Amino acid sequence: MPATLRDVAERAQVSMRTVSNVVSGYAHVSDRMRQKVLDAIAELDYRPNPVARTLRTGRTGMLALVVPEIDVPYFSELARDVINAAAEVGYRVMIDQTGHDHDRERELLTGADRTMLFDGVLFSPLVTRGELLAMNERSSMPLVLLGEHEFDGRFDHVAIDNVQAARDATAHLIGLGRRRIAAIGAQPDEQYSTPQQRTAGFEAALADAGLAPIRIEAAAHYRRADGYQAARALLDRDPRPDAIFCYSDLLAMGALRAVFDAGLRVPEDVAIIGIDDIEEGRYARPSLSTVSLDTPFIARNAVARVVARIDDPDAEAAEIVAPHAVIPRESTLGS
Amino acid sequence: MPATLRDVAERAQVSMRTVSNVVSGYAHVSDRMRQKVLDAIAELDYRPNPVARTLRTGRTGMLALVVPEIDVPYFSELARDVINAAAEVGYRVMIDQTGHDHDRERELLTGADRTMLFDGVLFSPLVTRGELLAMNERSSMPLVLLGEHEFDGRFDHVAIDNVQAARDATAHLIGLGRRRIAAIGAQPDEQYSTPQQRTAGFEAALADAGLAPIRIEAAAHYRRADGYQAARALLDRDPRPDAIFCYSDLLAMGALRAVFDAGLRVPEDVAIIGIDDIEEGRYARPSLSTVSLDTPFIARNAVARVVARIDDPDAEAAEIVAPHAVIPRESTLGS
DNA sequence: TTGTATGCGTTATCAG
DNA sequence: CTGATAACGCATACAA
Repeated sequence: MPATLRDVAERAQVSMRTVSNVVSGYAHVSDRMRQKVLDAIAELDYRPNPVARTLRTGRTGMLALVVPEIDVPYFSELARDVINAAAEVGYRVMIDQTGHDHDRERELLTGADRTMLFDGVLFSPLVTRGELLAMNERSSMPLVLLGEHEFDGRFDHVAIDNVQAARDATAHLIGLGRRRIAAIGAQPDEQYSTPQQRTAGFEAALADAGLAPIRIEAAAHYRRADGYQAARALLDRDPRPDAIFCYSDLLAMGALRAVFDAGLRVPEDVAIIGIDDIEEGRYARPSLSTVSLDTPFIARNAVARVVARIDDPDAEAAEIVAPHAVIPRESTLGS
Repeated sequence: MPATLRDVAERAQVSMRTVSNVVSGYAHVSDRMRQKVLDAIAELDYRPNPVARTLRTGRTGMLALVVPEIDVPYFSELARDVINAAAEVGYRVMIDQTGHDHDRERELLTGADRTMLFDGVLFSPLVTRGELLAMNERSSMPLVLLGEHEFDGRFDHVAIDNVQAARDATAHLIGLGRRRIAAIGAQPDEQYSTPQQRTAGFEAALADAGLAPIRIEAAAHYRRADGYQAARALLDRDPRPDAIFCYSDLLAMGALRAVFDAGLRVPEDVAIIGIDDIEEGRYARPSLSTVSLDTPFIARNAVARVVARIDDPDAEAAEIVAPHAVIPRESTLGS
């Protein structure tokens, strides 16, 4: 049976109030009292019960990170940074997988499940802004959006400039002399906004150069298998693309493999660029050209925003734009 | 302000007890009462406060998964399966990263930090059994070990037969006619037992064939960069190895890249096999031969064990051996 | 500076 | 089958 505040108080011959003060490091306590309490705490191996503390204060010290799939490298690398950033400001992180399930997302967001369990939520959403707005009516949980939704002033929001990132990636391909350029990653479901923004950037860059897309291939999810399949389809077309912009590095990893399985070479026959800069791409052969997002920046700022909103629920919503940079590697430059 | 049990009781004109019964689905409640309560719950959008419930019952419905690094694919793929397995039996999962920090592990295990926050812990440890024993003295938290520690009857434990897995991987290389076989993944720190077991299996397989290891290279961690570095060192040796057994797939991914950077071919010059069967290896070029661990099996059984121990703290400790299988791919067979 | 007493929202005990 | 009420362990308003 673990020791309680009351046990410590009895042992130290002081009131619970004093023990509480010592434990919280809060008010002014005389040195003599403090020492008595500290001794009693050590002797009893007392540790405050965080659940009781939460019931009293309404704070759990926990943040939720909601992502579609934790085993997608971009999300696990993000999770690592979020966990670290949160630890630095005294929060712990619970990870929720929605598994591309809109209902699960809704459930998490409306708090059907999570009332009072988290102080705030970092959310990398699949659902649209419209749906988010509707959900948010029911819940006042501090919420920061990660990813690329359009900013509408109602939500805190940290993301790269997604249109520009796609534009830069595409411009890189064009600058290399490629002219038959395709993309992979459009979502069959029109309501997702990340793919839409990337498509917009892709088309804008092409238009700047007086080109049109050869083809924009859909991808149900952003996993290797989706990239593989989409690339196969692309390579069967006539004319065959000489460059592919993938909306995620993982799609690109699948596309790389598909090009080789088709007996073609990267980048000689087909140049490939992704987006995310996952570590996997740096070791791939050829190494993957990509657009790097500053994940530690995103994590740090997202945590800072949600904490700010926890402390002041009426804080103005902020849009934070994370830096991005094209990282050319072998899959476009050759070796 | 969210509605409470008391609000519902007032609204429905019944006692809190009855409301609680309805909410918990527990005792016998008359249909008329139940309906009144249900209506009131709906009208007030009432949801039970899990923190208060926890304070009262002592159960949080949360499990902790403690891993060195969540962005290592093996762990993130395991995490995905654990989250899913836990969800099926009504538990949620919080992920803790120890970052190879022994002190952090100790802190988590002795519960310095986590008292009453989790009902149980799934732990993929770096520390030795001796240290674990010492820690466990102080805490009675239900604990299941994931990975490859020797079984000593004191802890629940689910893992593959690690010696055999290493043996099988090595035997595969030998069966292909390789004779100058090296390994990557020994830990400078002797106390880790996973590497030791893998080394034992490696050496046993070689001995069976009348061979001796060319060299067993150390790896500080099991990441791509460590594999890269170790493989570089190996390739500089004379005689150069014609096969490398890596103690993890991620090490193997680094080794693959190192071989190519040295101007050699896989598998013609050097065959490579890893262990874990991460998805990344299936898309690599060449695709990575590996030993597959049944991660869903591990996750399912680990969750089942910890739940069993939560329900009965005195349950006998169990050792569950997960299946493994050598998966030959291009990095040993060629394409 | 320290002590006393109350309540956070729930479940469980004890009556009825 | 249902109602009143006492904990769970802590933090704080209020008093001293």
